[in-house]
Amino acid sequence: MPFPQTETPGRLQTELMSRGLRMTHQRRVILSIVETAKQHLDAAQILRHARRLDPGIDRVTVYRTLKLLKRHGLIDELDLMHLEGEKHFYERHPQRDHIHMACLRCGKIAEFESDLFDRLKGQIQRECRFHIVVTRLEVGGYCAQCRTLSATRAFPA
Amino acid sequence: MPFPQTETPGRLQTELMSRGLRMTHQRRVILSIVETAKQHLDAAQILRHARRLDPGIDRVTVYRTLKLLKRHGLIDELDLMHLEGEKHFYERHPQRDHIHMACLRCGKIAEFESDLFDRLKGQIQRECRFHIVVTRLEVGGYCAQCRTLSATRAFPA
DNA sequence: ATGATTCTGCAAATCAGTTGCAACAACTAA
DNA sequence: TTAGTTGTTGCAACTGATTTGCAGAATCAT
Repeated sequence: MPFPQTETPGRLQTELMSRGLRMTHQRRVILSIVETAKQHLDAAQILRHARRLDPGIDRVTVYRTLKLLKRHGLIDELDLMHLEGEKHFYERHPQRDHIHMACLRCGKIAEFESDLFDRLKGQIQRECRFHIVVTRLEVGGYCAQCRTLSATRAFPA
Repeated sequence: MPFPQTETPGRLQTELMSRGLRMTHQRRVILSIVETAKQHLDAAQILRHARRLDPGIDRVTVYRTLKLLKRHGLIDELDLMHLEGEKHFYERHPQRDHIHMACLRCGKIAEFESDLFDRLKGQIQRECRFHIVVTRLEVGGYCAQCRTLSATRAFPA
């Protein structure tokens, strides 16, 4: 049974298999979704997408697979400042860490890479003698558009 | 009825009152606990401490008060890398933001202030035209002690 | 193919946090 | 001081996200 998204194994799949884990049908589906996601997805969204490819997939399998991927450092878990409740979002672990900016007004999420951030991580490792495995830098505030909107609405002259 | 911890109003209490909010008995108790906490507490711990001063205080009141304080920017909510499940921890909003380092092995939380972090925030505000309200930088990894322990345990020569 | 072992789906449970609502307490103004 | 308005509390029940126990099913090495 061919699954379009799974024809090309993809990095996540390759990684998992190289670690000696069983490559099941449902894992292939979930991996392909996370791998090709255009935005940050939460568990429920991933489940919904997964069911389109395999209606039998269970919620629990999605949770277990995400936990597995996280444990192996293949995906990162984001809170996105809990803008939409307590759900978690996921993205493939990037080569270079980035910052997530969450607009408190429109909810838009932007990403930003920065040398300063890289240097900050280096400083932490050196000065605190702390070996960094994962980082999560999220900032909440107002994006460019909402800033100007808020200025006219919330702070009248 | 005198409540030792509440004799001196404390910054949080002063702040809340200056914003015209009602200073109830149970709020005073909760504020005093958050204010004088030596470590990061979660809602359940805060409730437990609060009940020692006023056994009648309800869980819900703790949650509502924390939400109120957060909304007013008086406390910060931390995830501490979800080392102990999905609970949230709280601390008084500091004058200067700091980084939280969570050891994945011993669970210890360390804090760190850094110029680079301050500069990074400045860069975000300028280059992304993003007005920062809150930041949350958490890193997970291995602290100095656990680093050496892991070296002898997990990475044998 | 076979079998040891790992995964899956189901159902039920857990855990943190929230909501509706009636009783109650703060602050205001008289 | 009292009375009243309005915000706050406690209770109970609920929600939403995630987890657990377990029997049956699928994977992979042989």
